[in-house]
Amino acid sequence: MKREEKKRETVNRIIDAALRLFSEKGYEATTVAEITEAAGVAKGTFFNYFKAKEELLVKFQKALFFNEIRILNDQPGPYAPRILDLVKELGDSMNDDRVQMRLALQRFLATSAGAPGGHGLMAKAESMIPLFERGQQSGEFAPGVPPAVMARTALQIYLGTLLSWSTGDENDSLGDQLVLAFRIFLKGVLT
Amino acid sequence: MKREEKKRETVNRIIDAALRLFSEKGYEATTVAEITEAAGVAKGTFFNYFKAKEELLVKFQKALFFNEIRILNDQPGPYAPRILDLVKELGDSMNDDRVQMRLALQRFLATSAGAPGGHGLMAKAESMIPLFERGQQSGEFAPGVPPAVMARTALQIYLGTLLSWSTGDENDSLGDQLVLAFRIFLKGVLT
Amino acid sequence: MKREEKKRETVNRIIDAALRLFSEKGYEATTVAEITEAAGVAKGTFFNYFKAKEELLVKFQKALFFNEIRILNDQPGPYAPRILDLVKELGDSMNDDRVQMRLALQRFLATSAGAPGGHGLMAKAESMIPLFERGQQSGEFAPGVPPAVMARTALQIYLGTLLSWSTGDENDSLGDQLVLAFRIFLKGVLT
Amino acid sequence: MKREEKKRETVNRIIDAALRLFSEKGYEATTVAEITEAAGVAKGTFFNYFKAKEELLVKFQKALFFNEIRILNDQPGPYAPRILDLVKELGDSMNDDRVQMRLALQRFLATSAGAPGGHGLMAKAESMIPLFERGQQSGEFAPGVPPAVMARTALQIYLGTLLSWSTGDENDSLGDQLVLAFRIFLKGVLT
DNA sequence: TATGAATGAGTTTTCATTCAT
DNA sequence: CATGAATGAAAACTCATTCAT
Repeated sequence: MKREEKKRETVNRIIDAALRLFSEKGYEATTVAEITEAAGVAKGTFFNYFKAKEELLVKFQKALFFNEIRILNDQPGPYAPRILDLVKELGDSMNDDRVQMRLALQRFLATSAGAPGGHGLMAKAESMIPLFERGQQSGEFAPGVPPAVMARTALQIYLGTLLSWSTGDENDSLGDQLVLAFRIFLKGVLT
Repeated sequence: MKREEKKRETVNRIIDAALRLFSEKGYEATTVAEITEAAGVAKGTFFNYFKAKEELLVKFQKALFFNEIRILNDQPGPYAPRILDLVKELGDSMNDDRVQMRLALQRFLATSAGAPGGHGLMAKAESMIPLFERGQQSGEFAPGVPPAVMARTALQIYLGTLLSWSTGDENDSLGDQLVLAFRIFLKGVLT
Repeated sequence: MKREEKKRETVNRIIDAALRLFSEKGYEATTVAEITEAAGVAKGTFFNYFKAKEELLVKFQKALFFNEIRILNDQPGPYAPRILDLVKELGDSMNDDRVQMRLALQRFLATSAGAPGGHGLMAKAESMIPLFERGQQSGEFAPGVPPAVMARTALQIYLGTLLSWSTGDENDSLGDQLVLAFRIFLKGVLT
Repeated sequence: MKREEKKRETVNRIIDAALRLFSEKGYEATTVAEITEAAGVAKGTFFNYFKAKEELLVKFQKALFFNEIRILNDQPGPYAPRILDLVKELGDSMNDDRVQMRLALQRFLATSAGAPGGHGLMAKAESMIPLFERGQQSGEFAPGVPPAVMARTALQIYLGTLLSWSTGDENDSLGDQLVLAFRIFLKGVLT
């Protein structure tokens, strides 16, 4: 028992230190020595738990941004309250991982280029278009704005809020910030 | 004459290659050898123009995000069309620097932490609060939303659009995207 | 225990190799690769113990030449036997550091120029003048030679012996050589 | 005429700059760029006059130390005045080349080791032994000191004076310094 | 299992040298 | 000839990773 706890404790200390340093200085600029020093263990200990430095990254590569947007598509409107619920839920689920979010955004920016044939963002936006189309047809959303623009703008607001929140250091809640931003957005697109 | 031109050409080739590689793989992950190979010059040539690899970064550290937001504060309303004009202008001015924008966002994320006493983003948002306050007092903006929330949301939309645009590869215009997003935002906050 | 010993052993091997190579080829002409190869360790090991090649130099910058000449000044004559004792002692104390001496002389020559306001040598000579003055007043030293000349000549003999000894490879003793040379010197200045 | 003069002038400027820098920082630590900059010419100009940086060194490798000691051996005594004359002459002949002397000593120290089978110094000393032997037999030099010790001490005084003088910056004459030092030496070995 | 000394491939940086202008 | 931009071999230095203790 004691043994197991100690091990987990050590792993956690390493992960925490790595996460913080990665998000502060970037993955490449952070050395294993820095991580282990910050974690208070020897350099070799790192490799007892991770085969390579890169393995740590995988641990942090959750599908952090867009967990369950698709659920919105499966049901009929009205969508506005459901969107608010969703972003609130998404935000709350990520609320403890500010540094992890910053790291994820860094990695996203550092790898999004060179990916030929369109990257994840536009695909995400496109997947939301049907929702706004149906909302428009049902009279919930204003007819003047193309659904594709609505979808893309929603995505931009979402990302901008993540970015802003992840680089802040106040005790604000990501869920709340998302709700406030999306209330304005929804007022802008509702009829 | 010819000599000078060749020189400038060489520097430009190095800068272009570096900028592209930095934004694609990140600064640290890009080696000088890769840069010079991409630029079609010898490794040593790099150091004829830059004392160190890091010196290149400085070249790319323009105040890329927020050039002239403050101009909005100096004049009386209505603000909505002026905001649209401003973001259009900002977007158009940065329209040729997609990779530079991506790099700037990377650096911003990689250095925004650890900066004690609040970083630039929140300060930026706060500097816009008076504008929305006055717009609210003059009846242009809806009374239900706190000016601070409006300001922060505007910033989030702005950043989110930069992020989305900088990672895309279509021939879309940043200015146009900003205008579309801010039209929705303004509809959401106007009375 | 064993660990510590090995470590010290490694450092010593590096230092010895470096010292020898530096004194044979000069500091600049010696590469870290040569040092580590001569020491039988990997290149990286060098930098585990020294932040930079230059740091090694500091290790060798003992005040090798003139440790305690001033002790002669504090007591009354006769000085001749005390001078012999001193140079013998000085020579014996440096007897194991032939290469280090050669290196020190190299560095001295390579840095003694450009030092504005007179360098260490003349100051050293001047510090010995009072000794010869007092020796002259007490009748121990011949009156015909200015004390400043005696002091400077003593210094020259001292340096010349160091130089000659440091570049030789016989099993001769520095202390003995100094004594032999200074006996002649003293015979030349005694009344 | 003008052309020839200009060329010689350029070469001289390069040589002077190189000599000064070499003696101040050592040969290896001095770059061609530094030399040409100090000489006020372009880097390429250097290689119009010297095939390689190393070629400059050859220019400075005069047999600076011991030009004509052997002349002393060919004639009968008394030697004392002739020794004084010789060192005076030697000193005067080198009096304009303080930096060159410093450089020569540097090179001597940096190359004297590793030379198997005895280096030049001891050979030089040995070549003077017969002189002191004959001087002893003729009653000129004291019988108590072995001729080999006399020879070596003379050499040490000679070298020490060169070293001291070459690192000084006063307007003293090398010839005079040698004479003063050797007067004391001779008093120490004369009967 | 924890440690940290040793390793060496890979990176940055220097600089003598070449050569087109 | 003078120039200085370009070159690339060689040097200094970094750091993930291994492994004996």
